[in-house]
Amino acid sequence: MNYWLMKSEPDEFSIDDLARKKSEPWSGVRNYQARNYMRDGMRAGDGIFFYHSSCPEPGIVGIASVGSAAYPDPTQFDPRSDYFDAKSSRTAPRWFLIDVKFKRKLKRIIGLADLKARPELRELALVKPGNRLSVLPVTKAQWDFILGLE
DNA sequence: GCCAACGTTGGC
DNA sequence: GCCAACGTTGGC
Repeated sequence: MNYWLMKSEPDEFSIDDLARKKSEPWSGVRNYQARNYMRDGMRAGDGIFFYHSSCPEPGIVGIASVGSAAYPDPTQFDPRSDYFDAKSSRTAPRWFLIDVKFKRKLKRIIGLADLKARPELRELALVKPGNRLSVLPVTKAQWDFILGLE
């Protein structure tokens, strides 16, 4: 079992949105490294930290899980979608996604500043300078440590 | 294949 | 709104 962190802007899609919908196809990721994590790294049942970015209180707000194996992101084929990619095709899809399944909200937000302040999380990809990936790997040790902060 | 210009992310 | 740190694009 592997662990991940996925960012979302709460104005676009928040943990409460996920709680209401139960499961959400994570469409719109258009970064190759993030795609590779979803397509090649994720397996159904993997753990996900749900992170709110670009908001007054950035931080980890909930727990989700990977609900499916990776499959082609349908929005890449839709000319009316913001995520349409003319260079992709159904026979050779470029972008993949997984379903994100709601587990629970955290009792409190574990803020970015808090995460940054912990020596145990120095290697967490999220707190490395310049990391803008929306999908990041988390080690089991980091996962367990962060859960302990709740 | 290089690299400058441009666009995006995301914290502050 | 600013700015650092990227990734992408496109001319050559």
